Amino acid sequence: MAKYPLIKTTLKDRLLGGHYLEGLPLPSEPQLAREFDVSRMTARRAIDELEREGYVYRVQGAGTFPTGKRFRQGVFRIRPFKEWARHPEHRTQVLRAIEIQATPEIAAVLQIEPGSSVAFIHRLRSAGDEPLVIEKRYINAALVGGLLERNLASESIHELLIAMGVPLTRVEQSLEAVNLRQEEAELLRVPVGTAAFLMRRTTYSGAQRVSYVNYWVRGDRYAFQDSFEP
Amino acid sequence: MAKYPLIKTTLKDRLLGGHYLEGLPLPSEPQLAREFDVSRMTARRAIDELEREGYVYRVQGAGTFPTGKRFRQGVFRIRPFKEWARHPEHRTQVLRAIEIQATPEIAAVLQIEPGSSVAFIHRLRSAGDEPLVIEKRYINAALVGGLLERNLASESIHELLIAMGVPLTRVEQSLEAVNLRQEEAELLRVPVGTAAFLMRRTTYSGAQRVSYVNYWVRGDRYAFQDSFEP
DNA sequence: GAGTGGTCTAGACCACTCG
DNA sequence: GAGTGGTCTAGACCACTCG
Repeated sequence: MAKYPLIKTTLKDRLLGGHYLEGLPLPSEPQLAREFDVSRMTARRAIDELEREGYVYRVQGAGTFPTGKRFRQGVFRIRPFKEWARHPEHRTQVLRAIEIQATPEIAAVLQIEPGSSVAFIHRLRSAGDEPLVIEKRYINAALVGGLLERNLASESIHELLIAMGVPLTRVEQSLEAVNLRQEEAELLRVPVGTAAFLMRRTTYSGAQRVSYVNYWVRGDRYAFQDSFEP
Repeated sequence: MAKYPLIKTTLKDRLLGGHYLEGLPLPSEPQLAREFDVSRMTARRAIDELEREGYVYRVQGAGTFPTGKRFRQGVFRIRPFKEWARHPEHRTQVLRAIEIQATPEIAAVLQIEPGSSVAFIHRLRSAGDEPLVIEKRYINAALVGGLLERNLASESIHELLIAMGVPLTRVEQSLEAVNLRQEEAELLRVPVGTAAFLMRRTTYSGAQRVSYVNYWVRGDRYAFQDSFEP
């Protein structure tokens, strides 16, 4: 078992528990190395990940500091599919739903063997006549036998997974701004090159990666909104 | 000068140039270490960053492979200005900082009388040579006399406001995907029409609206990242 | 079994911060 | 000047892949 994950979760717990005060540095790298009885490089590795995840920031010569919650940016709330489906004028169309063999890339994202079975679901969501969101989803088929026989147009896949005994415990997502390529532009009926959001989401059930989804969302019809108290 | 950034950009150039074929591994870490005359750990560090940025993926025992463009995972976190400013290679350039009279639109957003004084700050943020973010900020001048005399390139405006007795108590923000118009595209040195994030933010001090900011963020260089436990 | 990436060590020198 | 993070080295052992 590797050592740095333990150091990382220990430090994360302390940070979330308020053990380290804002404005004051954490123990230095040599100190942490001594505390956890590892080399400094191993302690650094744990801190590297905490920095990447936004829990701390480092200043050369000064120290490593807890990130204040004030500017935890990039946390926009996104409307879950459930609410979307409730809107009567919204509908979801299944373009494709088949079992495929994992390409190396999909295998790497889902951490399965290349060639393993993956359920691929391609959907289009519209409001009234207007297509708004394209969805391409890859699900580890070993976890969800029979998923493709369900009614994928009317049901939330998230809830289907829960019903099939695969509760989601963690979601990682990223949001990019992209120019739509021809395939997507045609589906969304906008000119090629129109700006859109591309949201990528990986879901976990425990340590197991369950699904990987790409959403293309029309930038001219959708905005994310959020408010927070610093 | 550190060695790993050179290795990283060299490999990135090769990857983007199609030097390494999809499905075939890159040279192994020991080979790359020999080629660049560094230790294996230093070569790894360069590859670590390429992996994080989605250019390659690694399979233990098998090798490091180019990621097909389809599943490129973008991995830039939006950084708070404070941390941004500390990064030596990041800089902020003030394009304009003047007092103007509120247009009807700005007046409506800030809930002041049209024609009232507003501090307008236009900045450009870059990393190295690469411009990344355009910022246009409108601040209710009645709340912040003398703001424009401060060093706006090196200081966080958020902290300046706090220092001037205007603590921020609430932020409302929205995020859109837009095609860049000529003015913005020229500043960011990308083609007209390139997809970008447009973030709009209104800040409050109590019930008082303090500022309104538009950020144009290059979509090809930035992504929002988040993870949560449902 | 040869080669690959994953992790770790015990050092080293450097640039930087801070009182 | 003491302490901090940034980078780098030259090893080592391991789990894993693949022919």
